[in-house]
Amino acid sequence: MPKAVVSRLSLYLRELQALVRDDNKTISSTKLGRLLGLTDTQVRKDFACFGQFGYPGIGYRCEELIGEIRRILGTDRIWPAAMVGCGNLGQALLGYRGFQSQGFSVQAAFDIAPDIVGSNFCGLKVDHLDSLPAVVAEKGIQLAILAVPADAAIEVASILVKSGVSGVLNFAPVTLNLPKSVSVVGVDLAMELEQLAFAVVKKGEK
Amino acid sequence: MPKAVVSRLSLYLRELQALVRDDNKTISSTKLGRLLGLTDTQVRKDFACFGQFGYPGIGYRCEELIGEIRRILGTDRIWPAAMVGCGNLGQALLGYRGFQSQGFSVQAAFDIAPDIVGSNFCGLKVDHLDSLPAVVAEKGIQLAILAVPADAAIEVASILVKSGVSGVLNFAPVTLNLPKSVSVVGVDLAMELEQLAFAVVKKGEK
DNA sequence: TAGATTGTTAATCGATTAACAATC
DNA sequence: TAGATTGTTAATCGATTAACAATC
Repeated sequence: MPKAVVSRLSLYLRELQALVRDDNKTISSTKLGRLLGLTDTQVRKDFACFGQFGYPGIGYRCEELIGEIRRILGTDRIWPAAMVGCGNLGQALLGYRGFQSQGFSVQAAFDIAPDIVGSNFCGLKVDHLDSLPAVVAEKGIQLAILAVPADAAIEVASILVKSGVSGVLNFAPVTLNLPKSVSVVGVDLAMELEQLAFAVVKKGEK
Repeated sequence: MPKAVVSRLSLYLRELQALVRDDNKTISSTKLGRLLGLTDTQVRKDFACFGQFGYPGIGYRCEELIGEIRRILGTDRIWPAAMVGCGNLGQALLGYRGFQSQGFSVQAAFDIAPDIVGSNFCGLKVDHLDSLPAVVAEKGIQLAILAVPADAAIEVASILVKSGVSGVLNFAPVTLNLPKSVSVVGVDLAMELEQLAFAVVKKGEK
């Protein structure tokens, strides 16, 4: 499965779910492409990577595609996850409903600040970071959302690795160099704004 | 400038800034590549896109590269920005220091909830959304950070467009189909977790 | 000089697009 | 049947990598 395709799979999934919410049963590659800014050919080629799902003359059945994409992404099951760092951002993310609906369940939260440890956010009690290894093992947590300050990120990440976590979603603006066995996806808000600034500048030049 | 290169520019910038903080004056393509998981050839090829900056036998001067990358991205100036939506996520983002340091200054914040409008976050008073067009014009705001609920995003985005904003950083999990004159960068936290889940599943299969 | 490292060419690899027969 | 749409081939385009002469 080409990695360019995988990165679009989540995009297709989100759009297909919106289509189903609006009571669409089927969608053509042309219409789906237009919604997402892709060509019809690209949509069909992407879907062809995992089988023949289309109905010539009709299009694709939304529900069928959704199921298939979730299976490929691995979100046809529930992933237990941990929120690591419950400051501003961590608290906001704990309140985000979108994780749950897409197959993720935040089942533990950690911090080290005395005024945060022990408090409750969205029905989840914040534990001390020291108890992370035990809780991760006990609850079978595989994914961690890392929302600690930049200067703590590398150290905390190594605790995550030692605890046996297999994936880290990193919100700290630092490069995490973890063992190959652990996957990392980084989200850097300043970097995203930079890309936006570039797009605006470029458009201005044209 | 190839767009694959642009997306790495922010990554180079962040790493170079970290190197400068650690008192490094120069860095070779091999070392920088190793830090970021890229090949030395790719690093050199990327930098070659915007001139000859390297010193054979020595490497690249960090400060010089930083200046050049900021100039290209357009972050050698300050971009006035607006936070649109000051719920959980918006408030957390207002508290984030990283924007400021990279060339972005959030100079206005908006919401519609009566208990939020008028309150203060990080020294910024939240205005009612109705006053957005006037404030955007007055302060010359070009970028908006959209942190409203999914079902409000499209409507609010169209207000942004009418107000003359040229770039939107969209945190709502919906596709924004805006005029070509407006740039959009989307950050969808559930999508990022899906990509992480896929990476973990794939690794497990190998 | 010897060692380190760049800039660049040519080769390879992967992704996108155009076109169209096959299908419903 | 006519119209809509898929799946797939071949062509094009863009990005990455290997190799190495040139430079400090």
